[in-house]
Amino acid sequence: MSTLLDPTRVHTVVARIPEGRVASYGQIAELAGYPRRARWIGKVLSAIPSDSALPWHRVIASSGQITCPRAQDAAQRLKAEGVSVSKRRVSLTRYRWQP
DNA sequence: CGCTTGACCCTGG
DNA sequence: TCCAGGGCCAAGC
Repeated sequence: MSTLLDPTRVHTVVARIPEGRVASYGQIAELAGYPRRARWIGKVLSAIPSDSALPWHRVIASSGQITCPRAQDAAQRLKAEGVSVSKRRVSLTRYRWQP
């Protein structure tokens, strides 16, 4: 059986984002094979347990803004990886993941 | 089946 | 750089 939208595809792509880099929801959607499903990516990530090994904090908006509910937590984790965060914002020119 | 709700994105001013 | 408007689409009710 095959599901049209498979969350595990999203998990796989997110797991590939290197430490110290970030990717946008739209970028993840595209790489997972689901173009124009950026909003859905957010929903998928919100469903993973907080103690998951997935680097959900490396997924941000295309504007560079950290938009997840736990922005504070995400910022903390990113900083720990060497990413500079200012006003819930990350410099995409510096840290955007380029597969 | 229709309406609403989002961890979104792009364009234009 | 910031904001508004329009578009997008799965899920839930």
